[in-house]
Amino acid sequence: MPEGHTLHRLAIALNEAFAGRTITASSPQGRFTEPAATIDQTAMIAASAHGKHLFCEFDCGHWLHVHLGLIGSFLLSEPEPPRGQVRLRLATARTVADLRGPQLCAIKTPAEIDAQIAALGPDPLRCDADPEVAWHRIQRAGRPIAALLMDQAILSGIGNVYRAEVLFRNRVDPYRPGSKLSKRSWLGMWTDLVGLMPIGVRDGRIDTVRPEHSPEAMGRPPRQDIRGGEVYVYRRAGQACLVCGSRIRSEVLAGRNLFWCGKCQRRG
DNA sequence: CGAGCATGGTGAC
DNA sequence: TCACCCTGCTCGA
Repeated sequence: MPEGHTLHRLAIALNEAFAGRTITASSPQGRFTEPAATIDQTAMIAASAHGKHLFCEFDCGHWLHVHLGLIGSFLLSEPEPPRGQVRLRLATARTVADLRGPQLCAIKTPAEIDAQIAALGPDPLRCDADPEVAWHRIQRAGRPIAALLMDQAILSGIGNVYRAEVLFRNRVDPYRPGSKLSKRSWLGMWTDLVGLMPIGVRDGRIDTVRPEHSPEAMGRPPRQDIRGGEVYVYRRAGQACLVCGSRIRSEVLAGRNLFWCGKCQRRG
């Protein structure tokens, strides 16, 4: 679930439910009793996201820092008894937010939050993001662009789905070294992410297929799986490329399964 | 029902 | 580069 769009969407939901309100914080499962006690019965000022990191500022001067990792979730619902392993619960009389399986859940100082943000590359979902900062580092890197896109210190919020899809949509060869990537290709991918990721925030899923390749236009059945969006290459190894018909390829790159079309993606 | 895998990241070699 | 953490799903017996 969690690439950058998930965290930005979550920040919006947490603000709607809790910003300006005094919340009850608890750790039903017990793992985060101390962080919960620190913010219990204080007002949440605001939640925000930077890349895949979520930050919640509380009136007591403390910040809650959450990273969902691969399998974490932070789900809002109407009040109900906690089910399963709820590591942290934020609650008002109207709403509860249950955190499960996070990679990180900790109380931080403002200085620590600043340091975390400073360690992250520009986030295409933030209006203050500067693609030149990422370009400077990409140019000097010998690693493949598909590895650099996943490096949160170079740009933040991109995960394995957006990586594969933005490379495909811009016809970029995933193995092109950063130092040999054209600035035109980089700016094309950045601009594309700036357009695509807000759609992910809005819809809560990653859709990247252009109208001319949509199921309706191609005479394919639309995807039934609600969790996944319509994509060109992600997890489509062995299937036909929606554009040229050749077999989608798959290899592990930077520790994750990369999916791409060897015929469509030749740009540098 | 168990194994394997997943939109992520860390820490040990 | 690998083991590992954490949860929930799918797939094959």
